[in-house]
This record gives sequence, structure tokens and C-alpha cells, in this order.
Amino acid sequence: MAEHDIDKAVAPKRRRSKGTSLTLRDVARLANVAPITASRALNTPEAVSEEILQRVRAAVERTGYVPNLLAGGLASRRSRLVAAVVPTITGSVFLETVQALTDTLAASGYQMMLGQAGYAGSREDALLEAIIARRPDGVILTGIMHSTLARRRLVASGIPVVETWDLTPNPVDMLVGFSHEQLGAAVAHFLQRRGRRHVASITADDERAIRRHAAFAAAAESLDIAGGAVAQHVVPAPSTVASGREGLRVLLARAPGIDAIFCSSDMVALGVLSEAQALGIAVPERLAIVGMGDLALSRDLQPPLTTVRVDGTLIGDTAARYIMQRAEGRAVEQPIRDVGFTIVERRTT
Amino acid sequence: MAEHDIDKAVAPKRRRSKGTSLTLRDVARLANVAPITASRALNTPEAVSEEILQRVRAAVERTGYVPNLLAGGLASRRSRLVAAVVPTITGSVFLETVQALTDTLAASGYQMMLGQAGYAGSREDALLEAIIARRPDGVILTGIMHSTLARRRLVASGIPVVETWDLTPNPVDMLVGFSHEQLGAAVAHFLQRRGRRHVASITADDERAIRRHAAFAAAAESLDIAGGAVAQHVVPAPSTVASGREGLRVLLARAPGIDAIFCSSDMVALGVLSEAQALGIAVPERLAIVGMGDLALSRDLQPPLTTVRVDGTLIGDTAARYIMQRAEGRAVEQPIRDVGFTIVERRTT
DNA sequence: CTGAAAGCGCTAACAC
DNA sequence: GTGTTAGCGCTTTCAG
Repeated sequence: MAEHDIDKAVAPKRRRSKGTSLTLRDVARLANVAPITASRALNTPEAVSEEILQRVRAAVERTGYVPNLLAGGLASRRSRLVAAVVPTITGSVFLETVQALTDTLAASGYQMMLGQAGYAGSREDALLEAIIARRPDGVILTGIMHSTLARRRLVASGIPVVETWDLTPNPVDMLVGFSHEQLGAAVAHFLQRRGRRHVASITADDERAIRRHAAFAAAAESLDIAGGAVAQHVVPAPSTVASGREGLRVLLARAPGIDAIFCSSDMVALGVLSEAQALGIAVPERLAIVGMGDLALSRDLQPPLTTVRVDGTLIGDTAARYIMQRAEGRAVEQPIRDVGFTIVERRTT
Repeated sequence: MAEHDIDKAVAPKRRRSKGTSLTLRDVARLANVAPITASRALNTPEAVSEEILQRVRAAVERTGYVPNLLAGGLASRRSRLVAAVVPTITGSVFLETVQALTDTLAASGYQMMLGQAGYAGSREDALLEAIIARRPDGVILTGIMHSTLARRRLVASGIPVVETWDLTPNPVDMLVGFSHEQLGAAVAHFLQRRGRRHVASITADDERAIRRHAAFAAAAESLDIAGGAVAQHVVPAPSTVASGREGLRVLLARAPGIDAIFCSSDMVALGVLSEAQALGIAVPERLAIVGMGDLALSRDLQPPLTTVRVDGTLIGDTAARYIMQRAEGRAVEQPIRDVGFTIVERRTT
């Protein structure tokens, strides 16, 4: 070792070609301090004398220095990066959550990476590998991560994880969500109280929606408001207005007597509503409609839609906070949290 | 130097505390090759013998090794990270673009960071600093980046930039968009051809929307289909169905004779449509409505909405490709690209 | 409160 | 083809 280094002292040093970027060293030199002191001035200003703080800040100002967080992350083992996984971006009910996530994280100096897993779950493994490769300080999953390999890897990586929009008996790590089963049952009871006696459902082909509808159907049947068995129609995810329209027609053909439909999303519900109007079916007199998600426009269209509201902002906010607490070594008080849901009654019931 | 190193050879070596993560070295050791060879096997498999490739892959398999891209990015000066900036996520017309971006990038091993600049532009500077700190291989801007400081920094950073959804005479770097002026004028001509003689507009308070409407108004006035000056109503961004409803009432009060309204988004147009139906105004007979954005539901509601479609997927796709080409040192053939727009005529005109 | 040294985990550059 | 060496730009550790 020593020999080699003597060698080095003699041979001319090689430099990496591109090396012209502005670094902490340049700033430190300008401020007449050691690099580490400049680093402290930027990261823990309270640990540095007022005078040095001024000098470093001036140097940063003068040079337009922007720290390299790749390097910082590598050295500190904290990337200040958080990955969020959604099934798909467009038409997603998770948008509000993603927005809250981004905002809350940004406010504390974290950045969000967004990945799409796809509804089929085909890209989950590859996506997760790409995520882990960045060494994020946390991963937030909206919806289910099906792949067991992916789940195992996540656990093995030791990265804090928050699963959201669901409650499962065995979460990977932390959890902020609500019970889709309770939700489905609550809608059945709600419709029963409103005097409906022949309920049906239209559901997107996605795991959580299906669980909501199973619970809805079970409750409806035990309340005897299903006319025997609940008529159910499955449409492909992601759900659209068009599938709602189609769904109403299918359901009506199969069970003309239905007087209420629970839809797995507001989009579907809007389709049902629109088709009902086109067909001259009075809403809510002859047919009640309940959506899910409480989109902004659901309140503003005619008639305003009764729907189930989930506080996506609260979920995102909480998830972000959980991750940051973990990243900063603090304990998370209530790592499994049920945020519940609300049935927002408007004029379609 | 040599002295110091002799010193070091005597003193016991300090190790960083946490150091238990699985690294390329471990994989290399297992495969009985040098770290750089393992690196090559993973990154440029064609540069390595078949036998070594097998051994390295086996070692990766056995250990579950996931490369650390923070380290890789730092060493290679290529982060394989691309930042996308949107004004806001929820209710954004850019979602389709973001989706395409994510997909196209992921397919080539890039990841997307998403940032929200806010419509007010208040967070732009901070956001941009956070972005540059990650040393992304590219930045994609949807909508305008107002802050000149931010723009200057972006240029200074040397990071490839694609601005989208607009055409400006002096882009920061690359550009994929369309002319809002042409669009506004095209809608005026379209309405004129459809026999409208007294057009008005409702526009969100956002820079591009305002430019569309200015062009619309100018064209309408010169075509003499404005009843003098175009009645115009401004609503706050982001636009909602509620502002559309309100807009129609305001406009009707101010100019009862109007027979067509150009809205700055489909959401607003939907609100106008809904309010018109509530008011008993026949659409399109007495009032024509044109939206902008072609949301999925615009086609499926009753009556289907006439709107202006922009291919957000094409924009996202193209932008992603441009960035990757630059990152890989290839030239971009047509770095300023107009993707145009289409007026989709449906039943509200 | 400030600094010197030693890496974080990887790859570019240069040998052989 | 494969290996050696020297960093990438930062922060941790240890020492004053």
C-alpha cells in the first residue's frame, strides 16, 4: 500500500475528463473554510459560527452552487427521495393522495419519484427493482402490490414502506387506509335505510373494488334488499363513463326491477346517471345511484351524485409524514391507521 | 502524501459504522472477478465473456443484489433520472403526458421525479433547486416556467430541457407543443363556419388559456361574429364544473344574445352544458359549446362535447425520447416540434 | 466550533 | 476480455 502510494506521488495524476462542475470544495475555498465546514453551514447552520455562516452563504450566492444530492445521499445513506407507486396515473382516484404526498414531502426537502405498476401488475417486479436501486428513504404504495417477489424484496431492502387505501391483516410495514369491506357493507345499510329493496352493483375489475362489492352484496343479501342475489356487472379497470352506461343497460336487461346501483367509481356512476336520463328513468325516484371517490365534478353535475368520500389528502399527508419520521429515526406512533370514509348524500339517492 | 500513507498503514483502519449493505464487490467476490468486471457484466453484457456473464448473473441471483444507482450516477455522471414539472397534479390536462413520460422512460431504465410548481409559480425556484440538486439527465416542463431566475439556473445547469404544451419563440432548449394562438383562432373560424354569430368565452386564469382566448377574440371580432367585442368571463385556475355553471350565468346576464361559448377546458364546458340544461337552453340549437382538452368523459356524457384535442401522449412520448437521446449523446433531429391540435366535433355544436 | 482523513458504491480511464 | 487505479462530491468519524 505504502509502496503503491509512493508510486502515485511520482506518476502524474490522472483526472476524470469532464470534471468542471462546481462543488462544495469550490465554495469552501471561496469562503476560506474546509469543505466539511461549508457542508455544515448548509446542512446544520446552527452548528457553525455566525461569521462562517455568512461567508459560506455569500460564496454560495456568488457561485450559484447547488449541492449534489447524489453524492450527499451516497455518503449519508439518506437519499431524501421517496418513491410512490400507483397502478396508473390517468383517471386515478389516487391523484389527491399523490398531490398531498408531493407537497408534504417537498415542504421538508424530499422529492417524489412516481412509478406506474399497471393494473395487470405486470411491471411490478421491474418497477420495484428500479425503485430499490435508487435507495429511497421510503416507498408509498397506493393500491395493492400483488407480486410476492416484489413484497419480499421490499422487506429485504429494509426501506420503510407505507401501504395505502386499504387495510390488510399483514402489511409489509406501515399502513394508512380504510376497510373496503366496511365500506361496501355501509353502502348496503345506507340504501336499506333509504328504503331501497332491490339493489345491484357495477364494479370495475380491480381487487379492492371487487372486495367492496362482495361485502356490499353480502350485506344486501342478509338485509334482504337484493331480490335474492345481488345483480352484479363487472367492467374492466380503469372505469369509465362508458362502462357505466353499458352497465346500466346490462343490469336492466337482467334484472328490470332494480331500484339502486352501487358503482365502484364516480365515473361509472356518472355513466349510469347519464344513461338513466337518456332512458327516461327518474333518478332518484325510480333508481338510486351511489358512486365512490367523490370527484370534484360529482358535486357539480345535475343531479349531484351521492358517493363515498375517502380523504385522499389525509392519506397522502400521513403517509409522507410516516416515511419522514422513519427516515429521521423517529418512531411512528400509530403505524397502522384507519382513516375511514364518509357517505356523502346528495341527490341521486 | 507518501508519509501520510505509511502512517495509515500502521494505524488501524476505521470503518464506517453501518457498512453492511450488499455491494458490487460482494457479487464480484462471489463470481471470482474484479468489481469492474461485474459492473460490465451488468451494464454492458456484450463486453464480457459468456462464462463470466453466467457467473456474475448467478451471484446476483443468489444474493438478490440490486445496484446502487446513487453511486452509479455519481460515478458516471448519468443519473437516469428525469424530472417532470406540472403546475398541479389533480385535475391536470397534463396527466396523459405524465403517464406517457413515465412509461416511455421506464421502458428504457429511467425513472421519473414529479414536482408541482403551483399555478401561482410561487414554488418554482425552490422546486427547481431541488431538481437540479439531483442532477437529472433531463427536465420536462409542462406549461410555463415563469420565473426568470429558474430559467437561468436551468440553462446554467446544462441539463437538457424540454418545454411542452406550448410554442414559444425563445425556448430554454427543446420544445414539443402547439400554438395556443392558432388554436384560439381555429375555434373562432370553426364557429363561424357553423353559423354562429355571437360568440363568447369563459377562460381560466392561466397564461396559456388567456392567450388562446385572446386569439379567439381577435379572430372572432375580425370575422364579425362577436357582436362587437367578445364577451369574456375569467374564472380561477384550476378550472371546475362549478366555474362553468357560474360562467354561463354571468355571460347570459351580460350578453343575452350569445349563441356559442368557447371554454378553456372541458370541465368548464361540462359546467356550461349542465347549467344550460338546467336553464332549459337548447344545446346546440340555441347555444353551441366548445371545450378544450378532450377528457375521456367528454365523449360519453349527453350530449357528447365538441372540444379541441391535443395528443398529450405524443407530447410525453416525444419529450421523453428527446431527453434520452440527449442523455445518450445522440443528436435530436427536430428539437422544436409542433404537434398541432384537432377540433373534435361532437354534438354541442 | 473547526478540520483532516477516510470512505459511501460505483464507473471512467488506462493498462495488459 | 479483464484488471488496476483513481476518483465522482459529499458526509461520517475522530481529533483537536
